[in-house]
Amino acid sequence: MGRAPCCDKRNVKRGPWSPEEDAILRSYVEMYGTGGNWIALPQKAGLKRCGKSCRLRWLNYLRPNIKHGGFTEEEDTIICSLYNSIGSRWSIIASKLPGRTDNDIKNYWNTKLKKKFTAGLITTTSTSSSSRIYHSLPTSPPPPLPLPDHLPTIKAESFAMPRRTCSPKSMHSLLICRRRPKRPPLLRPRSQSTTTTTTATTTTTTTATTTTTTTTTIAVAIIGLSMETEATTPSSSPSSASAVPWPVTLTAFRAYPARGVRIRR
DNA sequence: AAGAGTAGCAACCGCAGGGCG
DNA sequence: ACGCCCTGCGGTTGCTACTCT
Repeated sequence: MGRAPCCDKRNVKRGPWSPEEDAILRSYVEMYGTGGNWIALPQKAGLKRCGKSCRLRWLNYLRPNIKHGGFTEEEDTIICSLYNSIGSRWSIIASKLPGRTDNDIKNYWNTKLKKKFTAGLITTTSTSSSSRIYHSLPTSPPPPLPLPDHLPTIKAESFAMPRRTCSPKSMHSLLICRRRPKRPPLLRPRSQSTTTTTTATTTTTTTATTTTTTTTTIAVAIIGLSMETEATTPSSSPSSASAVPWPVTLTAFRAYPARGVRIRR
C-alpha cells in the first residue's frame, strides 16, 4: 500500500515564501500555536501551503531566536568537533548551538566549513583517541558499529525531539545508521511566486534555552567511543547557555522574484 | 560589458519512526 | 498487534547573487 501524500500538491503553493505568507504564518503560530498538527495548520491559517512547508518555514526562518549567518569561530569549532564525532547529525549539532537551525548549520558546513576543516584551518579540541582517529577522516562520519544487544531505553529530550522515546534500535539508527540510500536526481517543479520586494525588520529579545549536554555523552557511551564532547563544547553547558542571551535577531525579508515552472524529469 | 562559472542558501523531497486509535 | 497519521530528519535541488575571464 502506497504512502498517502502529506497534502494535495496540485492545490498548494510552493517555492519561496512571500512576506505576506510569512506574516500570516507568524501571527497564526504566535496567536494559536501549532496545535500539534502542522498538516491542518495551513488551512486554518488560510495559507495555500503544505503543512511540512509551513513547519519548515517556521522552524528555519520565522521562529523567534533564530540567528542567520555570522558564525563565530567558537561555533565553527563546536560544529567541527561534533561532526567529527557523530557525523552529519545536524539536529543534534544544532541543539548545541542556540539560535541555529539544522538547515543553517548543514548549509554552512556544506558551503564553507567543510572546506576550512579539510584544509586544516579549524581544529577540534577533542583529545580522545577516537576523535583523533576520526579527525584523520574529516569528511566522513564514523563508520557504523555493531548494535549491542542490550541497550537501555533513553528519553530523547536532548535530541531536540521532545516527544520521542528512543528505543535501542532507533537510537542506533539516529546515531549511526545512514537513513536511506541516495535517490536519483529529480528536477522538481517550482511554483511561481509574487514579485513583491519588501524589507522588514523584526527585533526579538530572547531568553536562552538551556540545552543539556547529556546527548552526546549518552550517544558516545552507546557506540563505545570515549569522547570528551562535554569539554569541547563550552557554550553548551547549561550555565553558559543561560548566561548568554544571544543577540537580537534581525530578520530581513528577501526579494521574491518570479520564477519559472519546471517540469519534473 | 557580457557570458560563464561558482557560492550561498531557502526550500523541497522521501523516508524513518513514534503516537495513537 | 496492526496500520495509519504526523513529525522530524538528512540529502538534494535549483535559484539568485557574486566573481572571474
